[in-house]
Amino acid sequence: MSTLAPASGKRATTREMILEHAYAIAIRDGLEGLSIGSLALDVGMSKSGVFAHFGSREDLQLAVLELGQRRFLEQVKWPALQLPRGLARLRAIVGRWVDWVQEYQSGCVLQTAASEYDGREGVLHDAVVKQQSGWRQEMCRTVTQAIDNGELAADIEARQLAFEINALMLGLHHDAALFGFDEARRHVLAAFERLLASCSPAASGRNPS
Amino acid sequence: MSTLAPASGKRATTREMILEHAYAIAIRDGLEGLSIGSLALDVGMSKSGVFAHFGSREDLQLAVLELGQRRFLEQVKWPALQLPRGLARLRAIVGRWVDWVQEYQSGCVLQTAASEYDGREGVLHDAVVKQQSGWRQEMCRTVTQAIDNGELAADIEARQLAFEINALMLGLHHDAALFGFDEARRHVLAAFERLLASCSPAASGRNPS
DNA sequence: CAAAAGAACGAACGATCGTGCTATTTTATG
DNA sequence: CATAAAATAGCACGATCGTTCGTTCTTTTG
Repeated sequence: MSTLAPASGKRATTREMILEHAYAIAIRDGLEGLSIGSLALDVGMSKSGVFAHFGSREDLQLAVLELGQRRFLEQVKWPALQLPRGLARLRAIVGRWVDWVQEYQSGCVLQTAASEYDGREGVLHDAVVKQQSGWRQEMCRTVTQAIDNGELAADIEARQLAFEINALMLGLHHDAALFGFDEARRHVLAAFERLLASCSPAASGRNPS
Repeated sequence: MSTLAPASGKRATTREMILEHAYAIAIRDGLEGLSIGSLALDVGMSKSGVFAHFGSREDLQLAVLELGQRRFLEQVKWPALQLPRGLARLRAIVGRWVDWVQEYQSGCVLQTAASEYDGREGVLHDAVVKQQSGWRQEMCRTVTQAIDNGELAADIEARQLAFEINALMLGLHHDAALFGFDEARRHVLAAFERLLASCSPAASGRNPS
C-alpha cells in the first residue's frame, strides 16, 4: 500500500490526460466531430486503449461536456462569487465571460454542443438542456440580487435581462469567430453598459419589462 | 423540340427534389450530418444516382447552404423591401425573421452552418462568412436609411445596432430550441422595442454609441 | 521474487463514409 | 420506330467509424 501513484491512481491520471486532448479536439470540431480514432492518434495510444477509459463514445462526449462546464464555472462563476452579491458580481460575470469567449474563440464547447444537440433527443441533449437552464437560472439569481440591493430597478424581469445578456454573449461568440474578436467585444461591452443604464433604478425610461 | 418537360428539364427537376430532402435533413442534423447514403435512402434513389447530381459532398453542402440563403431572403428580405426604406422596413425584417426562426425551430441551416464552419477553413467556411457578412451589411444599410430618415438618432452606429439585433435573433434561436419558442419570442420582441426606443431621435438617453 | 490485477495493445467485426467505374434503364431526338 | 443521349442503378474500392475480444505488457500486491 505504499502507493507512490499520484494520489488519484494511474487510471484517473491518464483518463484526465485523454480528456484534455478530447476537449481540445471538441473545441475545433465539436462533440460530433470527436472520434475515438483521431483522439487515440492524438494522445499516442491505441483506439482500444482510449476506448477502455470510457464505456462508449457517448460517455466520452458527456465527459468532455462536463469538463467544459467545469472549466466555465471555474473561470467565470467562482471568481465572481468573491464579489458582493448584486451588480458588482453581475459585471464580474460578464467581464469574465467575455474573456472566456476570447480564450476559446474558435468554439466554446458549451455553445457548440448547444447547437449540435438542441434538435435531437438523447443523453447529450438532456445534459445540454440541464447545463444551459442551470446557468440561466444562476444568471437570473444574480440579477434578482442586484434588484434586491436596489442597484437595478424594481420592476425588472430577471428572466428578460438574463435572456438579453445571454444573447449578447451569443452574438460575441458568433461575431468573434466570423469577423474578429476585437470589434465584437466593443459591441458587446457597449450594449451591456447601455442595457444596465436602462435598467438603473434612477432611469425614468422603459425597463426590460 | 416539343419538350413537354417542365421547362427546366428533368435533370434540374430531380436535382431540386433531392435538394429539398437534403435541406430537410440539414435542418435536423446540420450540413456535417448530411450524408449521401441517408439522403439517397430518403429520396428513394441509389447513392450513385444522387451523387451524380452533385460533383461531391462538398458541392451538395454548398447547394443546400445556398438554398437556405435563398429561402431566408425570400421569406425575410424580399417582402420587407416592399415597405418604405427606414424604420418600417427594419421592423418588418425583424418581424419576419422571428417568423423564420419559428418555422425552422429545430435548426436554421444558416445559423447551424455558421457554428459548424466558423472554426475550420475551406469552401464552406468561406461561403458562410460571405453569407453572414453580406446579410449584416444589408442590416447596416437598413439601419442607416432609418437614420437618414430621421427615424433613429443621428449619432447611432449602424454596425453596433445591427450587431445587437443579430444577437437578439441568436438568442431567440438558442432559447426557442432549448426552452420553447413562445417565451423566447416575448423576450426578443420586448428587447427589440426597448432597443428601438433608446435609439429614437427624441430619446435623451444614451444611444448605442 | 512470485502472483494477482490492471492497463494498453493489436486485430478484427460489421457498418457506413465518399467516390469512382460500368451497365442498364429511361428519356429525348431525327 | 430507331437511335443517340442522358439519368439512374449496381458494384466495388479504400477509409474510417464504434465496438468487442483475447493477448501482452506494466503495475501493484502478498
